[in-house]
Amino acid sequence: MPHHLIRKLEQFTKLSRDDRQALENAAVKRRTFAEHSDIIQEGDSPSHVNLILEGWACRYKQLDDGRRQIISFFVPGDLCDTHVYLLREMDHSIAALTPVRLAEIPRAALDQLTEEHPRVMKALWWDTLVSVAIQREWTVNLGQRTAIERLGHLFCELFVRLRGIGLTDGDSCPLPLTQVELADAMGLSNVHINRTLQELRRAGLVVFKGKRLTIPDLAALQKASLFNPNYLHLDHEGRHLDANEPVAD
Amino acid sequence: MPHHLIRKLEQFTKLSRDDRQALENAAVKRRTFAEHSDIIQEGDSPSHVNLILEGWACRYKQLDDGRRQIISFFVPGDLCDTHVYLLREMDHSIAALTPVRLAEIPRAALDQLTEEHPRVMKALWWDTLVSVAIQREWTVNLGQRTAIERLGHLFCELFVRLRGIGLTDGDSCPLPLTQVELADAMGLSNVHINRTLQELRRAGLVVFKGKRLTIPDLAALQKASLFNPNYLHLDHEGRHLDANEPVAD
DNA sequence: CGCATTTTTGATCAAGTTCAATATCAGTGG
DNA sequence: CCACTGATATTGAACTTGATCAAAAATGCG
Repeated sequence: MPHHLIRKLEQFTKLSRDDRQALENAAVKRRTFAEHSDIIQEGDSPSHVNLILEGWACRYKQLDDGRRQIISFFVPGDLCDTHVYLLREMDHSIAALTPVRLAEIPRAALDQLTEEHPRVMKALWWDTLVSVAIQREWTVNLGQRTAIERLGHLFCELFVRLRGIGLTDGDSCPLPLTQVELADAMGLSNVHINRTLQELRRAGLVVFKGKRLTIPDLAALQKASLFNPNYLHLDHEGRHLDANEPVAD
Repeated sequence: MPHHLIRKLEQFTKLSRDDRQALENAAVKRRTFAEHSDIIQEGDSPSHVNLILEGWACRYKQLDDGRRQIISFFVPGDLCDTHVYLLREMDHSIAALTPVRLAEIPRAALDQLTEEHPRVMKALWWDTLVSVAIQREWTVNLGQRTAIERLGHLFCELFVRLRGIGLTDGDSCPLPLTQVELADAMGLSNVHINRTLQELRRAGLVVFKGKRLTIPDLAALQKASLFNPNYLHLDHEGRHLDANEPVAD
C-alpha cells in the first residue's frame, strides 16, 4: 500500500477511491534493499519507476577522484523519476541510506495509470514539478547560502516534506543521516558540518540526536535559513480537480 | 517556426511531418522581451508554457539580502517547464539575458499535442528528463567542483547543448553572458570568475571574447572539467520510436 | 566488553570573498 | 570621427570561510 505517495499527492488534489486503487495496483512488485546498498547504478538501464515505500535513499554521483555529491534525498512516498525508462542509461546512482522497501512500477502500469486516471496523471505531474523545484532550490542552497543557512534550509525542507506525509511527531521527525552524508549533500566537509551543527544547537535552533531531528521553533529556523516553503507548492493547488465522492472509506 | 525545439527533440526521436506541424501549431502566440526584462516573476501565476525561440534567458532567484542565484540558462528551443500551469504560482523568476522571442503554448494546445501525438509526448518527456538531469548536474557542479572545473563544465555543457541544435560554428558558439552573470550562476564572485577565466585562457582551454566562446580542444576542456556528457542523453535513445516516412520535405 | 563507526576537537592551510581602484569597451550623440 | 557615458572587465591587498590533516572521544551494537 503506497499510502505515503497517496497522502503526498492528496496535498495537491483529492483522489477517488478508484484513483487510489489504481495506484495500489500499479505498485505491485515489491523489493527490499539493505542499508548502504545501491538500488540502481550510473550506467544501468532503467526499466521501471521506483517508488520508495519505507526508508530513506539518495541520488548521488561519484566523481573519478573520490569526491561524492548527494544530489537529493528520497523519503517514503517519493518516486524516482517518472518515465525515466525513456532514457537509455542512468546518469547517476541511487543508494539506500537505511533499509529500504520499494515498489517497482512497470512502464506499462504507469502508462495505463496516466491514461485511465487523468486526476492521478495530473497529481503525478504536480509531484514531478515539485521534485524539480526542490532540485532548483538545492542549486540556490549550494550556490548562495552560508554553511549555517544551508544546513538549516535542508532541515526545514525535510521537516516540511515529512510533515506533508504525516511522518513528523510534533516538532520532531526522523533524520537517519550521518554527518558525512549531510556533508556530501551540502557540499561541505564533515568537519565543517559538525561545527555548523554545534552552532545551530548553541542557537537553540535544532536538536539532532539519535537519528531524530527536533526543531523547537520552526519559524525561527526558517528565518535563520532564509527558508520559504513556496517551492514545495503544498497549498492544495489542484483543489478544483478534487474527486467528489462520499467519505465512505 | 520552433525549429530549434524540433531539432532538439529529433536528437531523441525522429518526428513525422504531422508531429512537426502539430508543434508549429501549438506555438502560435509569439511575444518578444527586451534584454534584462523579466519574462515571468516569482509569485506570478503561470498560465501557459513558454518556448524560447530566439535569444537567451535564465531562471533566477533573488534572496532578500540581494544575493542572486541563476538556476539555469535557457537557449533557443528550450521549454520553461512543461505543465507548469498546474502550479498556483511561480517559485522563481525568468529573465531575458538578451532580446528574446518566445512562443506561449497554451495549456489546451499542449494537452491536445500530447494526446494526439504520442511520439511528441514522449519526446517532450525526454526533454523534461534531460532538463532535470542538467539541474542535477548543476548541484554536483556547485557542490563539488573547484572554480576552474565549475566554469569549464558550464562551458562544455552549453557548447554541447548548442551543438545539438546547430548553433555552434566549428569550435565556437555564442555566449552572451557577462562575468557577473557567470558568477551568479556558478556561485562565485565576479572577481573570482575573472581570475578563473584568465586561468582557463592561459591554459589555452578557452577563448571568450565579444560574446563568443571558442573551445580549441573540447576533449581537453572536458577532461579538465570532469565533464561527462552522458547526462545530456544525446544518443538518439528514442530511435525505436522514429517516424518512418519518406524523406519528402 | 570490544570493535567499528561516528562525532568532536585542535591546528594549519587554501580557496575564494570583499573592497576599492583602475582600465577597457560599446554605444550614443555631436 | 571623436568625446562622453555607463557598463563591464581587470588588478591588488586584506580578509574569511571553510578545507585538510590528524588525533581523541563518544556512541552503537553484537
